[in-house]
Amino acid sequence: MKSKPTSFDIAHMAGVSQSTVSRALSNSPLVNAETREKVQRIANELNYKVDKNASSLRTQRSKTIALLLFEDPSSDDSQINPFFISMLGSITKACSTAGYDLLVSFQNLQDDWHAEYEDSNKADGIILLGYGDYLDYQSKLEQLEKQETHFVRWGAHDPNHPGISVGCHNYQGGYLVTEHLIKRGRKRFAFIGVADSGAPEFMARFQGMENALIQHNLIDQFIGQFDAIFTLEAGEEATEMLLEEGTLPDAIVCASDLIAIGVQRAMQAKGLICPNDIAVVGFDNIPVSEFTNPPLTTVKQDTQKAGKVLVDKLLRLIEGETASDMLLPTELVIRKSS
Amino acid sequence: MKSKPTSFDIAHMAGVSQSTVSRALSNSPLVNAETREKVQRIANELNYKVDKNASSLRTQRSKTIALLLFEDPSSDDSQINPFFISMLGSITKACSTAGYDLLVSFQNLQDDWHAEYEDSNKADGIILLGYGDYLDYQSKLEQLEKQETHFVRWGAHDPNHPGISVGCHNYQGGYLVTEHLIKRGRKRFAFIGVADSGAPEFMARFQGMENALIQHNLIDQFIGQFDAIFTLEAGEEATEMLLEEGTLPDAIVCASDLIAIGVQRAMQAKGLICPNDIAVVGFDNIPVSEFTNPPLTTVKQDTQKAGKVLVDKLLRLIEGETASDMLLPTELVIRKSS
DNA sequence: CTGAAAGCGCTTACAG
DNA sequence: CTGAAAGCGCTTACAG
Repeated sequence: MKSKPTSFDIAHMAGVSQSTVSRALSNSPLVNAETREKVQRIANELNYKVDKNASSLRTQRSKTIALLLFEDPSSDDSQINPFFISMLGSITKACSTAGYDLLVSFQNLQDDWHAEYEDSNKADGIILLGYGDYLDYQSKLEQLEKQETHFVRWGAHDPNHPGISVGCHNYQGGYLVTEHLIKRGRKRFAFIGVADSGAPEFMARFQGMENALIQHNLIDQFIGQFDAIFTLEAGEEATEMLLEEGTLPDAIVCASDLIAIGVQRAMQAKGLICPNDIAVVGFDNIPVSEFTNPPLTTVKQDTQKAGKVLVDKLLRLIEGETASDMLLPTELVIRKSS
Repeated sequence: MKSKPTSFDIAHMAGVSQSTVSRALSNSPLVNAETREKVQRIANELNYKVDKNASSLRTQRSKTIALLLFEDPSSDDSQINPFFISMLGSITKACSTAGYDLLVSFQNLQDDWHAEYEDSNKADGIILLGYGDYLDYQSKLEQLEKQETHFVRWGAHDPNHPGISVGCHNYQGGYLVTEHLIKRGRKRFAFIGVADSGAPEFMARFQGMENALIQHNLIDQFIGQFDAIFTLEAGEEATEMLLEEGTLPDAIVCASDLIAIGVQRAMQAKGLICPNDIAVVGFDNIPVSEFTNPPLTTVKQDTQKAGKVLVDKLLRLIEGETASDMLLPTELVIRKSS
């Protein structure tokens, strides 16, 4: 059969009206059980599927969510941040459970992506995952809000930021991992990662560490915070600067696993042993962290839960309900680097 | 403005008919340049976007491609095979360049996914990426073909397999990496990875190795092929069996990087040094392979090109043109594990 | 170059 | 419980 059957074809074969076919296939209670079964059987035989475009046009609901992964234009296309990959997996699953399709798009920050998806009725709402400087995309988030686009984003909780955010408890994670290092006798800390309002998640991790040091009277011995964006290379460079500073730390807390791997590499190049000379800890628990040399102690973000929560919140917004920010707990993963 | 503007709203404001608005926005040559500009300006001001559902319904083209990533049900949801992640990146990019949206779905082999996307007009065609036993999904591919669904898949080239496939030259890759090891003086080879018709890609890699050994008169010293599916754990277990076999190999060729990482782990547990005791090589060049201990010599598949070719072939099929299978060349990546 | 009109395939109020 | 009819927002042949 060349052309696809329509609901009229099914109706004809079942000897009922097209309206009844539509009702039967959507399991409407308004249709006789026997009629429904007959219609469904015939639809199955013909391999009939409801036309998504017609259905969406009529109901003004696409039952589709758009996932926008945006990133610094600097980064390589094929190298998606591994942390977001895990998120992608759990978001896909959550969408499918909710009966939604998922449209995926990678965007650069320059791109004119705002709201395109919902404005054209391709999607009922948008999930934003991104890294890069928060300040660069704040204005786009504000525009989304102004256009009343339904969206949620992964990121830091801040009442001043537009939209609903879901994120992990970065402050707690920074605190936990620092406390762990202190218990193991580390005293001279350094932090690698940008810690300003352009990177609110990194900043919260930094503050968690800082507070743990204060509580344990170690803040006087704090060696310093060294800027690094989210990449391995940035971690490597920052470490080179740190190691030229004079006093060596005995623990380096990194804002992410990728940074921490860069730190380990830079140390190796200088002949420093991890953890004997310096303990190194990361954040994210990306799959690679288990295989570095030595395996990385890190803070795990629960991506399974995160994806589910993001989708749930977004669906609430789509339904016209309210939703609020959410912080997910973090979990310490202790390996040999500490 | 609460409700979205339609082409009638634009027409009203521009003082033209709705047909003219539609033409102007699709850059039809049938419209006066001045009129077109005026319409486009107004559309921009109102942030008007053509309704995707209405447009797709009318043209019977969704300008959307569905990417189905299917995998063995055994594997963990959040752990997508890293190789396919790179593919996902380049496919997304290629779709966006062609003006297509990308619908992403992860499926288990049991799922009843066949053709659902094209039958409901959600997508104009399907790209299939998968791992697991080929024989398990052959029947589904056959059904896709029977339903005249447009699809391409990543995988082994085989004239008997349904549909168009794009894959890398697995045989060549296996040959190249083996030749490299032979040049470095290795003589006693083992292969880890299933090598049967359920895993045609692995089998081609195995045959490439086998042929290199034959050509260099080393086949007599071949220790054996040990089954392992595509996971790290499988590589670990297979190595344990291999190491109990008696004669130790001095080189292990693995069917994938994940397997090779498992091999390295199992060797480490037994106190064997890589590459001094045994050289280990992988296949895929996944991002992790650079960070293993020691970094892995492997065969790179050009995922950038692969994604582009998959999308191009699929678009040809959608346009009603013909397309044929394609094998992409592989490239040796030499690191410290050999 | 422009406009009036048909129709893509549904869902759902309305009437019975 | 069922059917006839309207209409979602476009694109495009048709007529001018």
